Amino acid sequence: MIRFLIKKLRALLKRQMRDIALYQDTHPTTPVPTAVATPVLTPVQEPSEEELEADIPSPKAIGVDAADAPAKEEVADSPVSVAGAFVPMQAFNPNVVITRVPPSPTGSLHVGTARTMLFNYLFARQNGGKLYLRMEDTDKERSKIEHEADIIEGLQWLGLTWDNSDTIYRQSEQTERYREALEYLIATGTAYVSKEAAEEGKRAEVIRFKNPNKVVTFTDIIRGDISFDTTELGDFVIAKSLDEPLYHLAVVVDDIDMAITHIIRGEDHISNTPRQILIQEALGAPRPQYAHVPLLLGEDKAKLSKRKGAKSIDQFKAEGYLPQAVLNFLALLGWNPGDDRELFSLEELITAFSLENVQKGGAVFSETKLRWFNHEYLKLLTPEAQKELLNSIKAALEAHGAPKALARSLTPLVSERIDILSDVTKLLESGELQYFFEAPTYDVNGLLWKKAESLAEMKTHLSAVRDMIAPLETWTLEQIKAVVWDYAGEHGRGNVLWPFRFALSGREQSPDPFEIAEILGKEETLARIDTAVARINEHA
RNA sequence: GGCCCUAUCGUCUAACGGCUAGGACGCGACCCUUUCACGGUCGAAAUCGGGGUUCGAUUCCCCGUAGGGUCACCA
Repeated sequence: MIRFLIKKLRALLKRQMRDIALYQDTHPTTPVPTAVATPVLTPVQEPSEEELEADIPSPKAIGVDAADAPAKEEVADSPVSVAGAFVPMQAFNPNVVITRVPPSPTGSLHVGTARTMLFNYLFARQNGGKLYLRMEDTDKERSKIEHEADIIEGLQWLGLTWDNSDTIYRQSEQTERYREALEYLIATGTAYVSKEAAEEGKRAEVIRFKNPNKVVTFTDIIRGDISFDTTELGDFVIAKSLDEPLYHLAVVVDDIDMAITHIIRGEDHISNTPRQILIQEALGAPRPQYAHVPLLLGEDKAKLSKRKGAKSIDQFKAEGYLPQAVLNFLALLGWNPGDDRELFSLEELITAFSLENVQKGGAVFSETKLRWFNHEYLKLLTPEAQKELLNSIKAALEAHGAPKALARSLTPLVSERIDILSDVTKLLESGELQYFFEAPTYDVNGLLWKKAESLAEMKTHLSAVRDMIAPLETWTLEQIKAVVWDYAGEHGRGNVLWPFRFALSGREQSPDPFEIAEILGKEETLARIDTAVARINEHA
């Protein structure tokens, strides 16, 4: 019993500690936010006055010439102590959160990249830090300048911002820096030029990293400690030549130069991490904190890829999804607020987000749920946005061949039946609304089907309805309803309204007859009733 | 195959050793209604298996199993 109580108490205490941690985590003013968030990591020392006041160079400064790099004395506090050290362009400060997102411009913005960007964005904003974007275009074959524009456009559409947006940071423009790093590594004996056996498509001479063959353990904020024996990596290639760096080298140098404190990226990079840590250590750089977020999966539960039909952000945009919906959906894929809320604005996400609540396992990307989010956000549209949406629907209707007046009156009806804008086209192409465009051909078996006791009875009601609505001068839904309603009540609404609706649409399912009649106009409505009556006569 | 990561309804997820395992999407039924759509109510639906630890495991540990990632002179 006593033991039980002690356990209970301990649990309570743990919970309190956690709440404190959570509180601090969500309050940017906390002096050491990240250290609190991840107590497992090496504790961060109290920042010195200088560190706190340290002038963080503007993002623009990152790309400046090596010649402008701060003199060695200026970074005396840096862990780099070796003579002739590799000096970072921007001093590392563990107390100022800096994250980054490095897309490679080999295609338009992938949903996975978008979500990684979102997590980085949320984390940086929440901690009052910075987020840098950089184009990883060291692969000259596959990188295309137009893809850069696509990616940037996609991010802007989502409403995500970054802190070095005045210029595009490209790895292809940092060759000087990579060369310096390579020269440093070679000079310190941690890399060497390797003569290779001549092989097709391969260089005879490459630069390899001298693997110290040790076990690398790093702490992942989401997963805890992860260890790798790097021996199996061998002396891996880090550059084709001094001026042709490869991914791992470039990433590490950039992360050092940008003074990145938190690397938040996809789980598929876990196995790249030890390699990068090795290079980092060889360059005498401090280790940033890592957080590997779960992958976005396709229906087959494998990594989402373009090859398997994964859509890019611009496709979702083209289909008429709202950016808020996409953002909200992406945020909840692999993260949860800890309670039952589901609808979040970007602002709300910034306060609610925490890496501790990020899931470990991959998440299947379900467009069905995305549609639901869009449906919800359609309801939350501001009056102006609502108007804009209706205009888009109208335009889509006109594009499908609807005359202006029809498009106008059909718009509200359509707006109630769609989750995304492109559903308008789908709806039209399905033929479901075809009776608005041309008179229906009646299937008399369909006429017999259902409520009406007999064709004769249907004919009677149709004629009666016709007589009631024919004299109408103002042709509105309300007016039509007003004159027919009592009669319908007397004879059974279904008995009257169903034939009425069928006469207008020729379909078993459609909006109610008043709505259709109003849109069709008086003349067409009467004509269709007449046709329907004639068809019944033929069959009598 | 080696190494690494992961495992709760079909899907996204809650649970921090203790309520009948909660919510959302989707699905079904019912209500609203002349049918459809909208809206509302209700319902079916899950702890991968086996061992431990414990008074008590979804939760902690081990072993299986399954899924995924990664093993380039791509990023």
